[in-house]
Parts: sequence; C-alpha cells; structure tokens
Amino acid sequence: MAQSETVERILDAAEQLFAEKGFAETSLRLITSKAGVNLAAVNYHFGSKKALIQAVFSRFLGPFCVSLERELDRRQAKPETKVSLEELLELLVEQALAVKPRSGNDLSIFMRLLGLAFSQSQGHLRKYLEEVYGKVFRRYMQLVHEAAPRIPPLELFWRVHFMLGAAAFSMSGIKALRAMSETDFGVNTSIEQVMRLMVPFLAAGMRSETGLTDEALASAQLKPRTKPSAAPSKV
Amino acid sequence: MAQSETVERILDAAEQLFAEKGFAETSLRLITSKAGVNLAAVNYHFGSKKALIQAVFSRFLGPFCVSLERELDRRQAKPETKVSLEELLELLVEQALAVKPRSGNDLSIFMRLLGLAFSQSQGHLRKYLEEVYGKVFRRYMQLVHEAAPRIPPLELFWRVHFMLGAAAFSMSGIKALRAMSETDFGVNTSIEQVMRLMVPFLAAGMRSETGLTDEALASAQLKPRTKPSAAPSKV
DNA sequence: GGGCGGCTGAAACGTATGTTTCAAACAAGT
DNA sequence: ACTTGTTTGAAACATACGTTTCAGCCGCCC
Repeated sequence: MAQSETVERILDAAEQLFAEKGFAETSLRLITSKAGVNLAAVNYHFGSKKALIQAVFSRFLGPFCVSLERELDRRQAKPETKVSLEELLELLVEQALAVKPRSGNDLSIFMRLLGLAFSQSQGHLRKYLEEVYGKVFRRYMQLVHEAAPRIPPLELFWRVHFMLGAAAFSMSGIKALRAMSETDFGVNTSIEQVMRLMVPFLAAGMRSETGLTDEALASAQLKPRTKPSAAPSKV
Repeated sequence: MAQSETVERILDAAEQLFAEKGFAETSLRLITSKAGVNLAAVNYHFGSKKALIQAVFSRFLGPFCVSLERELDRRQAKPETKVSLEELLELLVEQALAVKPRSGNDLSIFMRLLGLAFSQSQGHLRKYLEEVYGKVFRRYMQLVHEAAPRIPPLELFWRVHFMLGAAAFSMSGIKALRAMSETDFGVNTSIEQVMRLMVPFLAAGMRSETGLTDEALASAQLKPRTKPSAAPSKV
C-alpha cells in the first residue's frame, strides 16, 4: 500500500531525527527529505508537526504499554506470589527490548525519546502522554510500592524518576559520552554495556535507605505522612 | 555603567528562559523584551545567539570551576589524608550552592542548564565546554577514582554520568513532576527536598558492586548477578 | 473505457527568526 | 563647548519554518 509506506517512512525518519536533534531543531523539510517523501505529506497524513510528534510516541509507546500491561496482568493473576522489585525493573527492560525490533531502531532511541518527552517543553506532548499512558504508569507505580512497602510512596515516585533520568540522560548524550570515554579510556562502550553498568547502579539506589529521616522531615517543612503504610488512595 | 547593566540583564533573562524552554525555543526577541533592552543589543554585545549561549554558561560555570579547583587544591595539599567519595560528592553540591547567590537564581536552573548542555544538540556548546572545562572535569574524575579504587575507571565514568543524568533530568522536569506528585500525593516538594531524596539514592548507586562481572560480560542477556565478584581488571 | 477518490509533486503563502543597518543619544576627554 | 567613540533604538533584511494550495497522477469500481 502506498499510504502506509509513506506514513511509516515519515515516522521512521522523524523518530530518528527527533531522538538525535530534538523537536524544535528538526524541521519537516529535513524529515521529509530523509524519508524521501514530499514535504506536504506530513501535513496531509498527520495534520501538523505536533500531531506527528504524538504519532511518533504512540507508535512505540502503544505496543510497549500493551505488552507491559499484559505482563502486569500475568503477574497479578497469582496474588499469593509477590512481585519483587527486581522483577519489576527487568520487566521494563524486557518490554523495551521486546517492542523494538524495527529497522535500525535500538534501545537508545527509545530512551532518548522518553527523555525528550519530559525535558523539552512540549506542553501538548506531556498532556497527551499523561492522558493516554498515565493509567499504566500509575498502575506500575502501585506495584513498585507493594514490592517495596518500606519506602514512602513519595520517595518511591521520585526514585523512579531518578532512574528514568539516569537512563534517559545517558542515552541522550551517549554519542558524545562514548566519544569522550573512548578518548579517555581507549575503549568503546556499547549501549548494552551501558545498560549493564546502569542496572546495578539503579538497583542499589532503589534499595537504599530512605532520605526522609525525621530530621529531614522536620527541617524541610515537609508534611510528614501520618502512616507510611497507608497511603494508597489516589496513586 | 550602562554596558554591564545591559549585558547582565540580557544574561539574566537568557539564563532563565534557556533553562525554562531550551535554546531553540527561546528567541532573541523574547530574551530582549524580558530583559527590557533592544533587540540589537544581543548581537552588539555578544555577536550572535551562539555566543550568548556560551556566555550564559561561562558566567556560572566559570566561578563554579574556579571555586571547585581551589577546593581540590586544598584537599590535595595534604596527600596523606585520602579524600573520601562522600567528600567529593558534597564538594560539588557545596560549590554549586556557594556560587549561586544571584537574583532569583536557584539550584534547579544550574542543573537544568547543565542537562541542556548535554541533551540539546548544540555542537558548538559541547565543544566549547570541553575545551574550557574538560581539564577540571578530568581532574575531578581522577580524584573520584582514587577515592574508589575498587571500581573500574570506565564504570566510574559512567556512574558519574548516571548521577548527572538523574540530577539534571529531575530538575528538568521538576515543574511537571512536582505538579504530578502534588496531585498524586497531596504534598508539595521543594528542590531542596528533591535533592535530599536524591543524595542517598545516588550514594548507594555509587557504592554498589560493579556491573562488570565475568558473567555479565559473557552473557548476552541482562541478568542479575548471583555472585558479586571483583573484576577490576582493565574494563 | 470513463469517472472518481486518495495520494503526490511543486510552488507559494504568511510568519517568525537571527542578523544587519544606520541615525540618534549618550559619555567622556581635552 | 566640541569632538570622538560607544551604546541604543527602530526599522529593514534575508532566511527558514510550518502550512496551504492546486494541478496532476495512479489505482480502482461501475
């Protein structure tokens, strides 16, 4: 079919260029010329550049979330067996790796786009992602909370974002970082190796003792939770 | 003096707007109107937008690095006392906090700009920062290595970037993240609180066992290590 | 075969951006 | 007070962008 051909070529080119340069720095002319299609094709098939950005995210985040949710269902089907933190973390990596076998698409693009979604000030994107994928995210957070009940939910929330940050940022600058580490250490580092280095780092961080000590709570004028165990309501 | 007045007003406005929206998304007209100066003033005083971006970084990274280097000198003056990892980490935070007492300038802007320097594809910036501040960075890394000799240098290099990533990313999206955590948990989180949550997380990550085990290197899959063996060789 | 609807190609439109120009305003030195 | 060099103000400039337009093309159904 001619349509899906053009549409997918645009999405492929846009995905790669967005991950490489960001949204504002990537023009439609650059995308269409890389994709080998006409400039007008973007506005014809997607309507606008904003819609194209959302479509790029939907294409990889959609299957990812479907696949993730299916796995979460399977885990929760047997309520007697608790899901461990390690399982939950590996789940993300597995699903991310499983979704991706597309042409020339590697994990770094996945992470890089995720990071861009937060760091670039695209209000429409943030709203869109929250609407579409907020539910899955909250469900996942709930499972993380159950897997690590000792850590206050608020701290858990931030720790997940620290993880996301480390991952997204590393992938963001992986090109420059790899060049730097190569000149400094004389070796090359693959994305898989970086991931392998990152996992124990993040796991240790997740398992660390809370930073919310009594002194910290008092000096930081943070309203202390009355019962750390019972705060499941809205999440 | 009229000149420095205008120059600093431009730098103040640019710093704030860059941190808020990114480089490409911030126009010179927005900067000059916020600063209350004429549009041409930017090109007159700085020469170009690229030079303005570099000037923004120089203004806060220059004093920061000078101050950091002085402290490193002091630590290394007594070679018998080893500098601990904790000291080195605290050093960064201290210097970052010490440099900052400028009007309305808080730590999040500092971190956010640092993150942008890596994540936005501004080749000239990366080159510029590498030229000017690469030496200090390498010196700091050397001290980190001496403080944690068990961790292979390459892994140390990446772990520092994981830390930078977590910090920069969290500050990047702190506005949106704070809004999210507020609606979900009903509490507000200040930047200082986020920092307090982040430090133990990162410290635990830095102290974690290496991911460069024989098993990890041999196996192609991401599997948790069963035996935390020391593999400090030549990465 | 003829008509039709979806898609493409090339060109244009309006707008926003970074940059330049040049006259006016200003500060300071003699 | 006059001149000189520096800084500002308003306007224009060239370019790049997202978007729109419309004529032509191709495949498909009657």
